[in-house]
Amino acid sequence: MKRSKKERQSLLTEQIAENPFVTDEQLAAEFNVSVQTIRLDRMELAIPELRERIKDVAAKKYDEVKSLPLDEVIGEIIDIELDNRAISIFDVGEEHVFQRNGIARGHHLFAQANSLAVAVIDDELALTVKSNVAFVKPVRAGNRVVTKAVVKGKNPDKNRTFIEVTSSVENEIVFKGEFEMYRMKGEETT
Amino acid sequence: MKRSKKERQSLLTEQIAENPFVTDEQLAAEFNVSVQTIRLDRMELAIPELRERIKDVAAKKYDEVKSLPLDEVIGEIIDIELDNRAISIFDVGEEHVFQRNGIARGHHLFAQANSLAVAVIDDELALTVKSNVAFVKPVRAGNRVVTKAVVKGKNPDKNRTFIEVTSSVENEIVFKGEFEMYRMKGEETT
DNA sequence: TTGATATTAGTACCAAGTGCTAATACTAAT
DNA sequence: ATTAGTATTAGCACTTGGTACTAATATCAA
Repeated sequence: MKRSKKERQSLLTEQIAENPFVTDEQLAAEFNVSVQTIRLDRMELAIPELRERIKDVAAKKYDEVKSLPLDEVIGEIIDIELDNRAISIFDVGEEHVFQRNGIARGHHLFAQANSLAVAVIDDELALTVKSNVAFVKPVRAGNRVVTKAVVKGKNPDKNRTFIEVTSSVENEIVFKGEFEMYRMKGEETT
Repeated sequence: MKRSKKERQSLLTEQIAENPFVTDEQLAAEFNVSVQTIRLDRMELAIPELRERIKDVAAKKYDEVKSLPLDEVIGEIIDIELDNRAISIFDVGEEHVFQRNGIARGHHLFAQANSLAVAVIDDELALTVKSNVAFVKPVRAGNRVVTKAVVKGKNPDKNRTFIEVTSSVENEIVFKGEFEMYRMKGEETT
């Protein structure tokens, strides 16, 4: 017998958030109250019924699927001058860091840099041939990484472009890299 | 009036796969048949009812959330000898390639290599300091990338480990890289 | 003891079905 | 044309997990 209502309602909110698949009946049993009480609680807390909750979860998943292609570019490009330079930002979230110490996994920074190197060329399509990168300082969840890519040189004979990329968090450099890109015009240059 | 049944059933399967949120009634209207017919079709095709479908989608999303930490490692590690060598495989899917030409984005290969380099050390935690990589041959959707990481040397004073990584598809090298890793024992080595 | 708030109970109703039976309709073959 | 066999439609009872609403109790505090 919990200190009624307030406590129960906050527990209830938690529980449902944690597991939206629970029915009123199950909740009633768990809190030792009637189903009606649970319903009243849900009303007051504006928590939708089971089916609506499930539908919401499913719909979200569906939106994700639809927007998955967005994942093709890591980071949001905020400025670009084709064949010259480009800037993107990337907000590091909990999902990008090691659980153990909160430091961002290197490949996310690499992905942002690589995506930007590809984007700045965009000659139909560019592929990374080589790259040389340094992870200068650890990046953490919550950090906003600003990445700049600058075209440094070209070798038109071999269809190569050299790009320098630097990423920083609050004006401190966290990542540096050089990318050698191959630019292809026609399709299928296996 | 479609060439009944077979055609309708295959269309129906498609439709539901594409949009699981559709009710029997809507389908009946669309195919100009009765709701019962749709039900019979679903029976025959073993397609569950709307609510079950939605629940499945939601449950999948939920499983994903729970297993998201798995995403922390790109590729599946199939063999590992700590501090010595490790092998992982990674199946390239449509979601990893450029839509335009079907070639895998470099950062996915890098991610696999980087993850493996981290895993082979696993001294509480390893961070990538520098890396030098080459994308030797394009990789395509459907390819299975086998990646090997080998510890090449150490510099215990500076807590460094050098790792060589090679990835291949059907015994052809597609990616090579050298990784310089920093190994940390204690927490918080800001 | 009175009032207010909280809880429980009970009824009618809904959506989107399942499960079942029975009646038609359509088609193909003899 | 008749008959068999499949396909389609109709109708009814029942199920889950609810909503909406009314009415009866409990509980607690002043």
